[in-house]
Amino acid sequence: MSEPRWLDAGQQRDWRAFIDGSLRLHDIMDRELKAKHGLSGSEYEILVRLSEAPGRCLRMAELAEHASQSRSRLSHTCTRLEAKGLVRRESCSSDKRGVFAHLTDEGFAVLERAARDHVETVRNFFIDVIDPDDLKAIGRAFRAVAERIAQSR
Amino acid sequence: MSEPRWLDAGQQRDWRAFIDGSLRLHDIMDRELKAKHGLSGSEYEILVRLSEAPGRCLRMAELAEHASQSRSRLSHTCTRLEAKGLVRRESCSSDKRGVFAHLTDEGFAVLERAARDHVETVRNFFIDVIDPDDLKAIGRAFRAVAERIAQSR
DNA sequence: GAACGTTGGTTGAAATCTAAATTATTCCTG
DNA sequence: CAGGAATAATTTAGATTTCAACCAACGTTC
Repeated sequence: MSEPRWLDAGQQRDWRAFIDGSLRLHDIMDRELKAKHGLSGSEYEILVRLSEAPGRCLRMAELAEHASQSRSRLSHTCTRLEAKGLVRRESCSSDKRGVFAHLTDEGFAVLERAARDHVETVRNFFIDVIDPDDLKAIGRAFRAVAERIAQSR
Repeated sequence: MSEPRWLDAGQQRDWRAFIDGSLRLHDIMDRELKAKHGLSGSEYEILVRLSEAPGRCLRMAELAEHASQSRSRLSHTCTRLEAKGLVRRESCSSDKRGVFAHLTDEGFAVLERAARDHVETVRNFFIDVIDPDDLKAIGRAFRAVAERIAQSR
């Protein structure tokens, strides 16, 4: 096997900064969400996606795709969310295999409160410490990454 | 409570792109590492940090810090790595509470192989799809984020 | 309309992660 | 130097995640 194309010092440094910084950022936000609103990161993500969907309702498979979760994981998490009364599942009449996940009113209310704190944290640890042009660069970059990943399947 | 300072459309878009892209990127790399080398992301991280330490050996607490993991998690993961023969633990003679984690020769060999594939994946899904200036911006941004998080404790 | 392969979703067990309690040692202060 | 606070690491118990197996419904083909 040929010698791999190692990263140069600068690339290495920036790549590491991203890995480390994003890990810690994720970490701190999940902790905050859990402490103040009793929601895990993935639960929050699910509520957000549902809240944005028409009728606040999505098929499980679509929801899994939007929230970047495996179907299995989504099933488990939805079971929990349903137990908390934040989500309700309902089987689809046209395709009897299908299931719709609905955001309940209580779910929406919880999400609304959580989102207020969340945006504050996002600003505090991310938006406000980053140069606006650098933020745009981040957006560009990760859209490219997501696209590359999508096309790889 | 006053109205939160919501993100504007552009910030929202870029923030989302980051969250989504980085999640999927992490995901794909962990999967790759697991499939080809039987290592989880956090195991790999530990091996990397050890390999870079003088004598390929670190105190558990330092290792936890370098690898951004809780001590508890590190303990568990090290137990597993030790069972696989990739790491060896040895108690410290000067401070008997302390424990050194050593990277074994086999651990180093496994890491070497894994790193070759890993760098290829990093290029493929990250470095090569990003404009070099945007990569620098990412480095700057996440160094700032990490610093902000560090100073918040 | 029976057989086949596919899709949508759930389930259960094993692996992993988190948080709190535990153990052992060292540091500090009077 | 006794005693309490702090530190290093592990352990335990509980929650979450993953992985593979599963079931049911759909669509196609012959």
